[in-house]
Amino acid sequence: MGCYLKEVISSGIVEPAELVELVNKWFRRATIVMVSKCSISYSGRASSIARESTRLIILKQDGTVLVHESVGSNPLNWQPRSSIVTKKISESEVELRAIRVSPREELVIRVTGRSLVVVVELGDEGLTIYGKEEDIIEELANNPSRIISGATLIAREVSTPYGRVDIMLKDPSGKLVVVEVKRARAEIEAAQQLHRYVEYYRRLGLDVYGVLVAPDISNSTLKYLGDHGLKYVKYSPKGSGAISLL
Amino acid sequence: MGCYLKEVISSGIVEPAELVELVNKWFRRATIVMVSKCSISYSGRASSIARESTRLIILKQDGTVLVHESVGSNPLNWQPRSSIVTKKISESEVELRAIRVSPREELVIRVTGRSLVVVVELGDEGLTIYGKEEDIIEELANNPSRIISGATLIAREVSTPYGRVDIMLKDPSGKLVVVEVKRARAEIEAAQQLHRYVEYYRRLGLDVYGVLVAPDISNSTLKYLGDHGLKYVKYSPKGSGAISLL
DNA sequence: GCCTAGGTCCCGTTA
DNA sequence: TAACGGGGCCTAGGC
Repeated sequence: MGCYLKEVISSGIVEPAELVELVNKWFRRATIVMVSKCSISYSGRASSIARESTRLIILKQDGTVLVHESVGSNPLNWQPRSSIVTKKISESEVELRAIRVSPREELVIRVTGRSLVVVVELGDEGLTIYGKEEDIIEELANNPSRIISGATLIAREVSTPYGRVDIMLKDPSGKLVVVEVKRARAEIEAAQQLHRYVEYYRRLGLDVYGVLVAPDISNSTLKYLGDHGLKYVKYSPKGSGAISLL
Repeated sequence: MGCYLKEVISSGIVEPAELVELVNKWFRRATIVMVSKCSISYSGRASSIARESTRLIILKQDGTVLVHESVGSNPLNWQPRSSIVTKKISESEVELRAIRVSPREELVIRVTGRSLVVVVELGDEGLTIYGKEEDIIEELANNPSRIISGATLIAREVSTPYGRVDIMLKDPSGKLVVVEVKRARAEIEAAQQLHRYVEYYRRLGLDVYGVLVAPDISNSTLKYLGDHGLKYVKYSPKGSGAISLL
């Protein structure tokens, strides 16, 4: 058969002994994708047990472990970049143990019977993404008048003990303005974030006010702003970064 | 070879035409796992482009689409459940287009050349998890004195326009107490959450105070509580739900 | 290490 | 549907 793919190092259905061999040989050197019947225990920030079932297990080159079922975006269990130990328990059972040091967490996957194992060299290209909050802040920092007519930029990304202020402006009257920017509809949390920055500067004795900038806002958030003397400015980012799909 | 696995419906390296056939036949009926050279465009809440590279693509039964590279817990691109997948094929290229209706988002995966495709019936067992915030609220609701000596439970999960209060108590003097519970170290957001519930009830004319319950707290959060007349009660959940791993 | 914010967060729940 | 809280959230960045 001419049917090969150069990135696929190995692929097939294997017995437990060979699974251990493959994992020992390729873990952290390539991505290992397995379909196995397994039961799972996790113990750490929380703890969980999953009964025996057929699952998709992914061991990535950076030590990431993902266990997926047939539904859901999120894995059933996982371990971020961490180390893994394999142990063959018996003729028909293999234990994969992934340990995270801090916080201390253990994920134990007990594989029974045969597994379909694919060892493959995946890429690590990453992607170019547009439309992040950062992009909007960039636009606004270059055009402070979009927020307040005649305002000038004082600073960006200003640290306070309670978090980082997105943009700091001076309005035409010389008053300081704390600006919090959201890329999507602003909800209550954004208003409180802004509120606590404004409060912080007022306690320092500065005469400041706060503006929340977002393309949209929830009703209760708008009310919250009003109740606390904060302002809302509607702003939808220019489509500069938009990508059209063929 | 006696090497089979009954959950694996199909497995092998296929040309573009057969890839389309397999997706047509099995999408939403089984989980389709592919290793393919592909380029990707995404457009929706944000937008992104990924250059051609070898990636792991998962099409789940519920319509979830995941694209993984060799590193990271999170997928490079994805589409949540109930997305619709359409295919288009040319000489040597297959286009998989996953569409989410609301918000409108499109993920376009252009596969070139051969793919390793595994079609498999994965489980949907889910798991039993312990140590969620809910468990701690349960404990505390049954023992309000753990929070305030002599207090009695008034209600749980009380809705306000600004979110849901975890626990409402009455202290021995008859005063209402708003309680916010965290399963892990409390950070600034938790304090503000509590603050806005307390504020809401005060504006209604009620005489209430607020208590944040958590196993630990950050310094600035503790300061925030003090500055706003809120209290902190340290509480580590009993290990009732703990699971010991063999 | 602590701590905060951002995310195409996802996901469940309730009004 | 909108809107909010929870999550083993993950990840990046500042200190």
